[in-house]
Amino acid sequence: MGTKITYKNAANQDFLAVVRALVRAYQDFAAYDAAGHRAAGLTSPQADVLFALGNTRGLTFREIGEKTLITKGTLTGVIDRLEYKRLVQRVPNLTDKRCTLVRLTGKGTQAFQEHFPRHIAYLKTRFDQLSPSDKRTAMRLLQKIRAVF
Amino acid sequence: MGTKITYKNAANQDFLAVVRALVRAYQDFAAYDAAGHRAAGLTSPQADVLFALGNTRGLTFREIGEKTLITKGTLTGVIDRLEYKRLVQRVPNLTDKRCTLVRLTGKGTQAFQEHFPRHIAYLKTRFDQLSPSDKRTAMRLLQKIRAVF
DNA sequence: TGACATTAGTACTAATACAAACTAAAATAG
DNA sequence: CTATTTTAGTTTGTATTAGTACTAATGTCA
Repeated sequence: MGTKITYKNAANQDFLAVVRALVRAYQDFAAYDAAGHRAAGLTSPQADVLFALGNTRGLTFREIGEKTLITKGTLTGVIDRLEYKRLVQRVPNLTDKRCTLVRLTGKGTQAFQEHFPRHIAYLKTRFDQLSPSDKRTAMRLLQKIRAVF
Repeated sequence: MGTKITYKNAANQDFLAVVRALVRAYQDFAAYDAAGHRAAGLTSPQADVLFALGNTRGLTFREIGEKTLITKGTLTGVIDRLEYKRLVQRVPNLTDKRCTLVRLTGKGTQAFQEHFPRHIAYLKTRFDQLSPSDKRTAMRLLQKIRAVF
């Protein structure tokens, strides 16, 4: 312990196993998640936005960004493409002309009502393979990991 | 239990808390990781490749892809930019002309020997805030999550 | 040996991702 | 009230990402 980290021994740090496990778990999940969305003709960020807007009367870019963790610069393009597909609509906000409200169109609402429960069920088949105890423990540890950053 | 998933109740599935915890833990880690690399003038994929090549006599694209989880199409561009920075070098492989060996240049070796241990130490300060038991448990649960995909 | 499949890397496209610069609108300090 | 700051969203530039098509080289099998 306390050995200086050099370029020759750095790879032996044991915490790197946790890093690898985190990265691989996330990537495998993300790939499975994206495949489910793609079957519905959506990218993951597009589906995230669709799901964020579902069951609301519209959200601002800032609110969507907070929910989906998409930065505002990227969000402009994602909303553009969803608008092009006529799934969402930009609505000018009269009380504060700085912000724009984004809301689902009729077609977007239908897409949400169909795809959202189907996708959740699609994810559930996998997570149900974990015991309730595993899920609780995983959540607790992931929150601990997040807390150190 | 066994209640049908609808667009109104889908968001209440308890496993979604695990999903959110996984995504946020990964994203916060990735942001911290990228900030460390950026301070060295590298992007995360570029640093991953540099670290994969360190302490080797060169690897093929396929081997780098397996280590870094970067798909071959993306890898071409990453190697292009590392080669432009004169950190790596493409070396023709005479035994099998299909594959190209990629190896660190002198400058790349120096960058690796400086940046790699520094970055590992940079990550270690955070992961050391977790107890050994937490790290073991986290790794075990992350592997379980990965196994269901 | 010759048709056929496989493998390795590149080229191309569409969509993110993120930072920085920019514009318009609103809030605030003095 | 006005100069300054802050906020919201867009634009721009560089890099990544996945997927597909493509070419060259290798392997396989009859």
